[in-house]
Amino acid sequence: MTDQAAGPDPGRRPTMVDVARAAGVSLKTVSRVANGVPTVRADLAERVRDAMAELGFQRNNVAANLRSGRTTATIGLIILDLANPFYSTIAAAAAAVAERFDTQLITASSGWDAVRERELVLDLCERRVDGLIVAPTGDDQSYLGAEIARGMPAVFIDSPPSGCLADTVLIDNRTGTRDLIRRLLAEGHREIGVITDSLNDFTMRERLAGAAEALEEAGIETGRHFRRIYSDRPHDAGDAVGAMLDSSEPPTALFCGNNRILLGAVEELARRRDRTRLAAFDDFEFAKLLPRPVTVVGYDTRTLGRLAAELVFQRLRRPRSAPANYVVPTYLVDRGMAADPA
Amino acid sequence: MTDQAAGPDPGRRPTMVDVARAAGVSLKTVSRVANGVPTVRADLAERVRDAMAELGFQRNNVAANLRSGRTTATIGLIILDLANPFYSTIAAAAAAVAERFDTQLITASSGWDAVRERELVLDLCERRVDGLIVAPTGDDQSYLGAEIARGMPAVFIDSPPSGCLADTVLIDNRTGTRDLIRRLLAEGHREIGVITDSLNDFTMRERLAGAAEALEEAGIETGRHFRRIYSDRPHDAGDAVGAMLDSSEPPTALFCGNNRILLGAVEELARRRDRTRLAAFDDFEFAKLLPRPVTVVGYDTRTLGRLAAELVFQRLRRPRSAPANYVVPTYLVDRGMAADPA
DNA sequence: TCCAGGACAGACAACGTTGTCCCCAGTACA
DNA sequence: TGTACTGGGGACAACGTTGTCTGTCCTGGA
Repeated sequence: MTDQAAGPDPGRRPTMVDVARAAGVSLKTVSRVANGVPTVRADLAERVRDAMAELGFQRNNVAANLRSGRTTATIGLIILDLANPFYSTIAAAAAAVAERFDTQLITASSGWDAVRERELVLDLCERRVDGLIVAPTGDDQSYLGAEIARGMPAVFIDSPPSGCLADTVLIDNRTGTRDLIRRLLAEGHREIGVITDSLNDFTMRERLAGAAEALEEAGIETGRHFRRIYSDRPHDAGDAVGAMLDSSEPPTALFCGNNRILLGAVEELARRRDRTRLAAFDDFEFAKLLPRPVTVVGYDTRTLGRLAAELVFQRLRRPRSAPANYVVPTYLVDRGMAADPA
Repeated sequence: MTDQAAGPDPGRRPTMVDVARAAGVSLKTVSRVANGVPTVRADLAERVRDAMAELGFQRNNVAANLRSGRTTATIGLIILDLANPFYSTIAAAAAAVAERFDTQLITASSGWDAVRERELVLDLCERRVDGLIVAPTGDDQSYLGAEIARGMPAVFIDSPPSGCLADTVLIDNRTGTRDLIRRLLAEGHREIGVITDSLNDFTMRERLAGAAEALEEAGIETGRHFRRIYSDRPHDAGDAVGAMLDSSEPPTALFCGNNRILLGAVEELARRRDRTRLAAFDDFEFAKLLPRPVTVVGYDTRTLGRLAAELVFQRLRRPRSAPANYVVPTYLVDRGMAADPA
């Protein structure tokens, strides 16, 4: 039982027409009050505001937007998996920027499915979002070319697009990995295992390339201890580690291409009580609690999300500027704890 | 330089009127084709589709929605912090349900700010989202009463609302904590430290209440080793742990109210090489890598998000059913590794 | 007293789409 | 041949708001 002041129809939302009728003014005056236009006589404005409160009026922004044109105050963010902290951090940072522009974020996960990625982009375009941030998974983003030509701000993150030109914000995967492998080499390691997952992924290809650069510099045969796994389950990474350690010439150091691989490696090494030197791409909050020392490549994920969102709003202001390509720097950081008292 | 087939105005998006003109049919026929109405002659439909492709037509769903009424195929999710894995997992699970209904999620973080929470809710209502999922932070959600009365599906997660009646999906904080403390008691611990953060938080109050229940059952003075910290920085939790351990009667077991507190406690204990028994609310992926054994209260965050979203769509179908109150069960799980070889 | 000009309210059209209705052609049947 | 029916296309209004323009009232100066 609602005790609302009875409007014309309890289920229906009141419109400006209802407010105008209740306040005894014209529709347009209600619109003026709702938009804070100053040239409304104080007593009328007062009556309108009272009527609004009485009826519980809320402007329909869908309609307002349709009439007044160009902005829905919404930007679309398409990522691979929102449950992954890497992407959720990006989303949070982008949302923080959007908040400054009174804009909301529609976030959708493509789940590594190129068809879905495309569907999501087109859906968001039909919703007339003001801009798009896309972490691409497919190797063809040409479907966005027409949108971009029409002025839709589009920013690609983590991987560059194929088949269209757009702003990008990438992580310096190659340099980060190269520096990390150099560190291992400087420590005297010569047999360095490298574990990646699918090389369909731009970022993983770049990391592998960075590792190869460092190894070649040192005159070490590339690919000697290279293992690729085909899932993102840490357990499979553990198996790969086990196979390497059981080989006739086991590596003395291991580079894990991402933090899920690291997770599997740590577990496997702990199981074996093996002290092989560990290093990995990706820093994460709990890394400092790992039971063994690990050197990781860190980078500021928030910066990535922030830059991407700022690029969207920048392009919204100046649509026809040349594409910008930002690279988020990486750094090395030592994590983990000594496993046993020194 | 675009090589698009020139429309009337390169910047403007083509509308159904443009398509109709290009295809030599009426606007309404274009609408019919766009909506897959079967009673369109095949050759006309073909011409319309060709014209659409030619012009790169994309329906404006904002306008379609305004005319045809009730659904924006969007639901709003208001959480405390998207960067927190707890909430991003919920968001991902809710989005997965939404996907089944061809609906997108607008996700916004209130950042523990009750004013912003309210602003966000009202903003989303003005955007005419089809439903809301809210993790409340303030202690007054009465502003949503009018919306709910008008038929807006609203589901509260993690904490119940105050001042209005709505569906809820909560975690069984109390039972989970009680069972965990019982476990510690069964192990023989009598001096059990309890560390929480702000008790303004419903969940933390419930966890504390669960701990108190278990202690009272065992005839142990409640609050003897209770410490409250006032930030979510793990470092402060570490300080609290240090203070307890340095007291004249240090606890032999510690319960951490959430995983951030646990993080601080683990660091502090590792620093001191202290073997105090650890337990905590919240499981998380890397918990298994903690350098010491920890028993945690786990629960399925995905279930929480899934149930919340399903409730929204359920209520969308049957608006006037009684509020549902779901409780996600908890379970105990042992995590972490032995710190040193046995 | 008259007129110019400013302040402000309201009528009307428009945004891009869909719902409703009507009309026309074609067909079947008496 | 006339009527009833049906399939299908189009004209028009409508969704709820804002942009544009017009009209009215009031004030002040000559």
